[in-house]
Amino acid sequence: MTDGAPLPDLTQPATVVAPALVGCTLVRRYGDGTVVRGLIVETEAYEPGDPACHGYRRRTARNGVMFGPPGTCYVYLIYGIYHCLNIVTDGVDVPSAVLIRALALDRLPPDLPPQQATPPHRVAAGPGKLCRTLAIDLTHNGTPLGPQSCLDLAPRRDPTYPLVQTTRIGLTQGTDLPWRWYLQDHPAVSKKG
DNA sequence: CTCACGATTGGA
DNA sequence: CCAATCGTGAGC
Repeated sequence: MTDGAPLPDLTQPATVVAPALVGCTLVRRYGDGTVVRGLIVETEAYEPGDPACHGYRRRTARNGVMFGPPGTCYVYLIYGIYHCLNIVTDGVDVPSAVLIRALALDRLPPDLPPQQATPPHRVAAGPGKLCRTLAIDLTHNGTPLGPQSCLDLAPRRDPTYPLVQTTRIGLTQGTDLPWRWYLQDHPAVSKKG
């Protein structure tokens, strides 16, 4: 008796995978065996031909993972402070990834750093906050998702989700592309849209 | 080699 | 509105 619900096919373009990942669960396994699950409530897609995509110009040391196989994690440092987690999609040599922007956690992680200003249900509401909360950093760049990995995906349970599609947040280029998706009215979404 | 800047966040 | 903070990469 296996779980019938399949994961999204990660070999597709990011604009196809991004909406399909909303409602799936990101699994974070810690070294001590602790497991924290987060419902993916918000994503953005980045593809070739998209001026906001890190792989838009060429392959570099930083964005190399984006050009690798689908199902791996692309993590980068932004503003020298925060990390952002992406799931690489599409084929090898195709720079395509889905930014995980917000999670609804099933529990608070162990050794959670002081976040007194943030309500518990909002500790993973934003790409930088979710990486900080789940202790995801550059050491996870290139990590393959999977049952043996510290990062994994689990399929949707409830197939009926009110998805909203809007433009992406915080960009200076490609601001017109409607490549952001989120669960309507979900309290863990990073910002109103 | 240099230097302006960013897929963010929290505080003024 | 604005600063924090640093790796990256485009340009000289």
